[in-house]
Amino acid sequence: MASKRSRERGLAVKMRDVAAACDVSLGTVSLILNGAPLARYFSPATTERVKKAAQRLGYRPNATARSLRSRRSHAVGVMFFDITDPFCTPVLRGIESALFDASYVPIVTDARNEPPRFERYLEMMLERQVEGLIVVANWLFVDLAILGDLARRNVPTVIVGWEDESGVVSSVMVDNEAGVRLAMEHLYLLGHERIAFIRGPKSLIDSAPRWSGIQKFARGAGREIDSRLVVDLPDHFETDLGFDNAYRLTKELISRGRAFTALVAFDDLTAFGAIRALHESGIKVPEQCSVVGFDDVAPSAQLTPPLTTVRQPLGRMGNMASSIVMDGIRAVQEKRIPAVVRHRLIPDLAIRGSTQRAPAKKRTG
Amino acid sequence: MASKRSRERGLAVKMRDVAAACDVSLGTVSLILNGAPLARYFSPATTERVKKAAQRLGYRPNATARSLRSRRSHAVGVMFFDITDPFCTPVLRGIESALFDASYVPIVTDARNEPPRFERYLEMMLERQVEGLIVVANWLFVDLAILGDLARRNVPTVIVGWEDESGVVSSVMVDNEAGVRLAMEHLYLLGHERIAFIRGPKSLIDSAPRWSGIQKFARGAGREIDSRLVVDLPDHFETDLGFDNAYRLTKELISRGRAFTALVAFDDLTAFGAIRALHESGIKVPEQCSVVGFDDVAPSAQLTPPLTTVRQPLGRMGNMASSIVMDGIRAVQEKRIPAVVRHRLIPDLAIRGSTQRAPAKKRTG
DNA sequence: TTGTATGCGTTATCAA
DNA sequence: TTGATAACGCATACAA
Repeated sequence: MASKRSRERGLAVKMRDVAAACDVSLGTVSLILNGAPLARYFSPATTERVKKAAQRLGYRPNATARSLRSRRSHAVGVMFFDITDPFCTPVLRGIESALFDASYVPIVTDARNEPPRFERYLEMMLERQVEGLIVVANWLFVDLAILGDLARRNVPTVIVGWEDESGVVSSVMVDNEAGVRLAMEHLYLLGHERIAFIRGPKSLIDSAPRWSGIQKFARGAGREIDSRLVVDLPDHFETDLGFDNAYRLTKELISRGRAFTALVAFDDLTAFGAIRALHESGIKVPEQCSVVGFDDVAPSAQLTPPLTTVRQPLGRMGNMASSIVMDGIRAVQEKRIPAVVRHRLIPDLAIRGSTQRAPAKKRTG
Repeated sequence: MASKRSRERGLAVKMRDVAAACDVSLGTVSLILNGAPLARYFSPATTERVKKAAQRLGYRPNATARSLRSRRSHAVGVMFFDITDPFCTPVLRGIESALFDASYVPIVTDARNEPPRFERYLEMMLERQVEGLIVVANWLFVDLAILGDLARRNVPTVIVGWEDESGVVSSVMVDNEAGVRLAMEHLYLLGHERIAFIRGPKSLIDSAPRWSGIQKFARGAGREIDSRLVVDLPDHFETDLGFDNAYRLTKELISRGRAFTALVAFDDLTAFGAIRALHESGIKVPEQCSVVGFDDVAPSAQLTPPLTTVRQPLGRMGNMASSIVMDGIRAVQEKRIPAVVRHRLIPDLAIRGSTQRAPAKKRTG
């Protein structure tokens, strides 16, 4: 059989082959196989014949040729600033989910917090004619203006985890203030008064809003924040270091001798490091010190004790990002201007074993 | 400026435009911008002029057109059976690393352990003319024959985490037997005699080899495995359930009242569940019971106590997979038959806080 | 109801 | 040294 022979030789069968096999023209095959509107004028006989032949010959459309001709790549770029962050996987799944439904494919890249890599990848994606772009940003290492540029050049772009103040590119992010409010409220209700804080590094996007949210809420509740119970994660660009630094800082916090019955960590990884330090210093979690994190990454629930943490709807965020991009693509297609939408999702609190009622007042440090 | 106008309209500048701007022909531009061998015959003046113009106009090659013409997509498909598995991220990074160096781009897909999704994605990748394919397989949910088919059709394919017995598709995997040997040796040296085991689910690829490795090593060391200390994870297709089931099974193990001083978990997630159960039952890890895992996923080091576990060189595995595929692509390009290579990497043991010397003999359960 | 012809943006083979 | 020109595989406007 001809089909088999050509397949074995690695020569893909194309429309021309199908056309030849059915003794119809190339255009006919194209219309029929694509279910084009005009295809309904063909006789059922031809339609059948063509479809059968395509099947029999193992015809598979060449997406490259199709893209060139139709000017649609059916691909969207997905750029992670740092895919090592456990935050990313659920987001990716959310993205993939929506893209799959639309028969789009993600081109996934990982900038590793390196600006040159970011730029190179951006370039590669544009060369590949991605129809849209999703950037999962956690670090502040790059100037967003570049993306604005992009969004204006008919490549609908959305940022996950970072809100563009200039308002030219769409974004999906968690409401950090609402998140920390939940955490603080929870601790206050449990009777915690002396609360320690590990703040995020300045170069991480969420650091500032989370801290200001904490301050705002404390002020509103008429509570004081003891600055001697506040430590800062240093700037760095490696996910793993969050753990080590949190560990070190917590030790330092403890050594200050200032009592605290609860600790609010910048994120889950930080919380893990803090728990290790507390444990080593003989301070039991949660009996002597409650700990709360932020993110609810996968391992948080699997820790012993499981971590109470602010849960980001990561999958939904990814999904939304895809939807926004797909809407944008549709807009571009119809020669409309893609809308800039900014979603801020409200997180909830996963209350688990790492927090409990504050112990009777006494020193903990 | 013409360039600016066309960019704002979203009309990409192409070689033709550059050629027109320099008053040279299309071919000239192509040769020069691609640094083709023949380009060295052009006068330095022309060369400069063309390059400058391309720069000035913001020319960006259209990868789609290039692919169609050159029959090279510069893309490789990366299919995960279940990207939720923390095992995947480091592998992906390893893959990405090697691809980036070769200016290749990964098309990432997640089959979610669903055969139809797997097949659909496979189809999409082939339509997109991926030059190679990397499958990161942990579950046994699909027939590998499909991939063999592929490998023979000039799409170099490599499987990470699964060895194809029929020997038609390349693979990279960890030496499971060597891994469990390290774990067992470690425990024996620490004086553990009564060891409990949580075996992996049958549908997970690594389950069988790990268990047979344990048996082999125990036999070789003249030790007995107490079948009353062995439990099996049920089959399921969700990563999270590993934790819950391990938790439940460990409780059951404890309730059997049969003493053990160490527990070998199928993998890290399983170990997390076991630790939770032990802890809740008042059995201290590692004082009363040592626990060892397998994989060394990111959170393992951040647990308290940190998990002793067999470390898979995940990044290197991903990297290797990419290299194999790239070699294969080169082979296809040169009309050679891509070699089938099978790598089995030796893991090492990350000895951390979850294991220690066996306590003096007494009941633990 | 079906066929023909042109072009998508490149690369590559000819001539000149 | 450079310029025409023909593919690559497909979609589509226009003919027939």
